[in-house]
Amino acid sequence: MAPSPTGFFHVGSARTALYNWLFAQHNKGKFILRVEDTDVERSSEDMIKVVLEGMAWLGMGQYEGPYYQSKRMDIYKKHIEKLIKEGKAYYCYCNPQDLKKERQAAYEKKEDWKYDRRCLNLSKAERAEKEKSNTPKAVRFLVPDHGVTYKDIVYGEISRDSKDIEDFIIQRANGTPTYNLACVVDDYEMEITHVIRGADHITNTPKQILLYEALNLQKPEFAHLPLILGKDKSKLSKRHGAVSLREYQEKGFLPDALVNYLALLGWSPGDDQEIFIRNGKLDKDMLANRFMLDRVNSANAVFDITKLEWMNQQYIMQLSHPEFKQLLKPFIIKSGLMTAQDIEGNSDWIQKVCDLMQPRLKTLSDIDKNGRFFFKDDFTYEHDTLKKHLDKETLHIMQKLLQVIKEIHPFDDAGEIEIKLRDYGSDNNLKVKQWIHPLRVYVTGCAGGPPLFDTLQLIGKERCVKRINNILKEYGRLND
RNA sequence: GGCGCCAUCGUCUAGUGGCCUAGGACAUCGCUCUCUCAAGGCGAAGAUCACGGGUUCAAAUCCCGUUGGCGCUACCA
Repeated sequence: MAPSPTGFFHVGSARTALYNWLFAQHNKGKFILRVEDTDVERSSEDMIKVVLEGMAWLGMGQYEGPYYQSKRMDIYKKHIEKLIKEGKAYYCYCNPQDLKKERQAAYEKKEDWKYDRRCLNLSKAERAEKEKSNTPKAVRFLVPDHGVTYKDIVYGEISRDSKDIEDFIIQRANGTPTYNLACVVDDYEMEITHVIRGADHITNTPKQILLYEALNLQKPEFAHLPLILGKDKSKLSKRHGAVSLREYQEKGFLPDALVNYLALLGWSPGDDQEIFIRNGKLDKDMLANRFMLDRVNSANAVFDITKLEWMNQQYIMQLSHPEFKQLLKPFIIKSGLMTAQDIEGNSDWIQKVCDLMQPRLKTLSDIDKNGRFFFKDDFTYEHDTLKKHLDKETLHIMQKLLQVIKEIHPFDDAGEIEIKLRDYGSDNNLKVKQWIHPLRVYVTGCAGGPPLFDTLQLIGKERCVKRINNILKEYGRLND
């Protein structure tokens, strides 16, 4: 796992971690977390913290490690020196900026460009001079001239000609090893049996295999995972919207739902099972039991937020009522619906509101959009819906209904409220839809929502009366 | 440009030579339930299996080519 220099935990990385985790569980193997922070400038404690927190949130908090590559520099150095001694790697004194220019120039002319081994072919005198002037030197791997073929668990046979691999850098001028070298050494030292990572690493793999061979180390198996794409089919990135785990957390996605969704993005069990819930929760063991690397698809997959939302709702509905309330609380507070203290003081009321809203939310943060009228008076009325219920007759009916509501006390039993209102309706030969829809709109601003009488009861008589009155006052006269 | 990988409904996928007049899920649209919404149930629509050639009695499935998409092409990982 690499710390993200952009400071967030990408859902793609999360899926890679998840597949590694599932694979380890399935095979009763060890799941090791290794932080690939060889590039000091691009790593920091904060970035690593984000990754660790993300892992914990997704329920993959138990792992061996983390091990930090930045703390294992001497190990890599040993291997690099060995390669140099054996003539399998060489010093390169070239200036990176110059090389970059050359490369760019070639690219603009639509030509292929590869490092031309000029430093390998330096004469003794030239070399001595570079050394004398203290020119910074990196170490390049001398790519042998046989090609590489390996069998990828998901992609099958992949091969690459040696002429298409340049003598890549294995140690920077500042003395730190690069990723390709460090991960090879570590995968061997840590006895990694399976390397499972994104398909964007496919072209690195032949380089690494060459390194294993040059170092005479046992190779692991490789499995590359299809990329997660945005709507426009390019690699999922920030410009597609939310890509960081934290954003999903803040939107109110449940980790279980995200894990379930991610598991299915590129993998399928082979039958029609899509939801891995047992006893109201994601059953990771069941998932892991069914998980097989060779059932991973090789085609890239578009991230579909709509399906994630559906899945999230499935998981929300499975939560026990107290659990749901507990999870929803922070979102109620964050949306300014209620303060933490108010929630404490109105525990029963909150629980009832939660019960009503639970099956109606795709994400936890939807409480603000869908349930604001329970908490606040500043909710917005659906303009077109309200307009439908402002004719003279309806206003008249509502005027009468308002009186009925005023006379209901106590106002603490939804069933009682329902009986009183229905009685009034039938006594006056009103059709149910003549008064029930307008009543809902006047009080909640919405055409749809939780059962009306429960809603009225929870909003309370005083607020119901006030809201109906406001509508009557505002529109009553205009329609006379 | 070079190299690599990929290609089944809008999206995620099942399919590994005959069970495929291609199955499921999300989304969409109906109907049903209901005070409404959500959920649920039922149903519809949606894929000439990218295209063109082979191989075979038989191809979504194997082979070749074309096209398209994506990835890599760093002293990032």
